[in-house]
Amino acid sequence: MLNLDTICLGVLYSGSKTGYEIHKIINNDFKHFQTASYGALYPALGKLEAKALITSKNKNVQAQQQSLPKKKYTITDDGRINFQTVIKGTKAQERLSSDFLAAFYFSDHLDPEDISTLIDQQLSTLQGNYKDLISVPLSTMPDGQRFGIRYTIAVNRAATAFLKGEGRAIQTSLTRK
Amino acid sequence: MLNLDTICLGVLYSGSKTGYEIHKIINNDFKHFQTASYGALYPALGKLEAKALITSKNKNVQAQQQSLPKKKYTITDDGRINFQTVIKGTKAQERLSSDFLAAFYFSDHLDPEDISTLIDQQLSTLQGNYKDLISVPLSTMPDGQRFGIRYTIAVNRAATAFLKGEGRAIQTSLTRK
DNA sequence: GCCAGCATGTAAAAAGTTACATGATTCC
DNA sequence: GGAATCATGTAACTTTTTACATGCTGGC
Repeated sequence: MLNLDTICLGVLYSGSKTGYEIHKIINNDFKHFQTASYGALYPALGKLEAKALITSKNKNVQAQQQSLPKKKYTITDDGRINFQTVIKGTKAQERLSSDFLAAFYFSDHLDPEDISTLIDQQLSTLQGNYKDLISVPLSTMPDGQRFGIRYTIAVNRAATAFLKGEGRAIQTSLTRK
Repeated sequence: MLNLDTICLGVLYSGSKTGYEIHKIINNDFKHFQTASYGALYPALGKLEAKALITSKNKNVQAQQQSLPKKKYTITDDGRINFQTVIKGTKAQERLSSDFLAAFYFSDHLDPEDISTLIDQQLSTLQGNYKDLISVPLSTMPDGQRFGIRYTIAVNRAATAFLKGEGRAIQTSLTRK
């Protein structure tokens, strides 16, 4: 997997940001394939700064010293080079990371009602994701980002369609037993 | 995420197995949504045994003492209860864990040829996965497992179709620039 | 006799989560 | 003045990967 360091470099590529802003971007815009907690983010930013791939500027070094500085992080030329190199070396991999599939795999050890619940939950999860995805303002974003959203929508639709057909059929056959 | 402990319990639910066999099952049958290294697996089994959710029996306590025992792990009644409880409490979640989407998200900072490579790679990854999926002997497996495979195939097909259409279109528009 | 596959494990390091701890700013 | 949001960070813990280390067994 593309690690958090590289994700941060990618986010900073288009302009300087605070850690808080980076966190927001990852957990909103990227939530369909990636999230990050502060406990992972700040150490990652620290590491990147130590490697001089980013620099930080304290935004308020005014008279009064505050306990915590408000830093704005900026990608360096080395950081841009590193990002390019890592992306070029990244294999396009993908996996459905799915509790639903895992649980369903063991469905022959589960009660029919649990299986039915699982399918209902998954459908509602997919529908929730779908709502998120279609509410994104596609027209105002770069091509790559728009493409990613539409790709994810296509996958979501296929999963939903399959579940509505086959999943419902399984539920029906279970309740008949 | 459903953790490795629970996956192990699920695998052992249908019969006793060695760590090696569990590893093989996870990394072959489950590879579309889960993998596990030995370095994660054996400690997990040790933990489960300490909690008495599984027991182990040394298969060769013959005369000669070997450096490493060959253990067969068996799920206990407590283990079955624990498995049921955890599954019932599991939310059906799912996410596309994707280096492809991550890299593509930053495509406005990449060279056209890199983007093109990314799409080609992703298509070949999807096609590789597809081959794996259709080579599974569907007719001999439990309903739940067959359902999971077909669900994954449906998603894979949608992704491939989208990429073949939209992805190719992007490649063409890039090379025209 | 050798090689592929069976078999088990540990150690170091990486990566991340959760919970905690603190304080500033902005808008109502 | 209070609430929401902005903002940064640490500490303990959990999980996992990678690399190492060892040895048996069955088939050719």
